[in-house]
Amino acid sequence: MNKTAPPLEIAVTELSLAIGQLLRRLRTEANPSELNLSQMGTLARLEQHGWMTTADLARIEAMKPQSMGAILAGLEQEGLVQRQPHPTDGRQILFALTDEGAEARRKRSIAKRDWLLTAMAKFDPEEQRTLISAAALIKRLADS
Amino acid sequence: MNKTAPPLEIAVTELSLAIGQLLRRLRTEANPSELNLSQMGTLARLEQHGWMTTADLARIEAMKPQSMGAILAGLEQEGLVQRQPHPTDGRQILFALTDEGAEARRKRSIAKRDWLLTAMAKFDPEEQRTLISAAALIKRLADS
DNA sequence: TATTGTTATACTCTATAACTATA
DNA sequence: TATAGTTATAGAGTATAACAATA
Repeated sequence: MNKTAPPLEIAVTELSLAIGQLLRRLRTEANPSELNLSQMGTLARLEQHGWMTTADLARIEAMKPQSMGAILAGLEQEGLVQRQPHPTDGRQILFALTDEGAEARRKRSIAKRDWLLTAMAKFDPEEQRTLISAAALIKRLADS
Repeated sequence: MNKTAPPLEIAVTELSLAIGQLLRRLRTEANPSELNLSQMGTLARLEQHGWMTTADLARIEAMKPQSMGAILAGLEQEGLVQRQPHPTDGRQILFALTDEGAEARRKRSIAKRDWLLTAMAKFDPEEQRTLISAAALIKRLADS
């Protein structure tokens, strides 16, 4: 038996629980007209990559194509994304941000952003740096 | 104007999105008989604190008492928590882990834990340390 | 035959509202 | 009058299943 128990096994549970809690906080702090995290994520991907298909977006956001389809339909109805047929493959449909969509990314998640910003501002600089680094690592985790 | 734009404003959005994604991954990797994150969190609190009321659990887990009531009802039906009337206040009801509940904490979130463990094992030691520190910080964020 | 996207339906998690019992 | 918990209902977010069109 190893005397120092591997902290990773405990840490993964802690991390899961902490993430679940923070997500609930973010949801409750948001006001009703804000974009939700799935919508924000989808818009962010489109801003990074330009024109993308439903299937690609679904894969990259770790959800089913039908679910991504529903998200895109909602965003399209609000004028935040636009569609275009694929030039060579008649089955596929390409989506991209509209100007309104780019603006919405900045303006329609303010309560969530402010709450998190205020909460993080209370941390000392090193703790802030840890969280900033962790954000990138968590993204890599989700993508793996 | 400051030449180095404050990275915190961008980082909070990145953190939100990363957390949303990781949560979806954890959900899809789990098998159907596993405890969900709210159930795991509730059991973890009861293991830490011992006997607690619905209202206290709701507050500490950042959800409404009715929602926590539903979670506790489910856990009770599975024999993972037990209830007991409050000794002096007839309105309140105290909950605690059963032995089965303590066992379930360890055995009924294995797929989620293994997936995350495997994903984190691919990171280098410093990245792992960052994530472990971040877990505690994220918890503090959620509590604030 | 496999893949893209759509439509219809159902499930999970959490919230809101109305109520009862106790303080 | 305020608080703890329950019951009933509704909403958000995502999944599964069945389908049509295209490859």
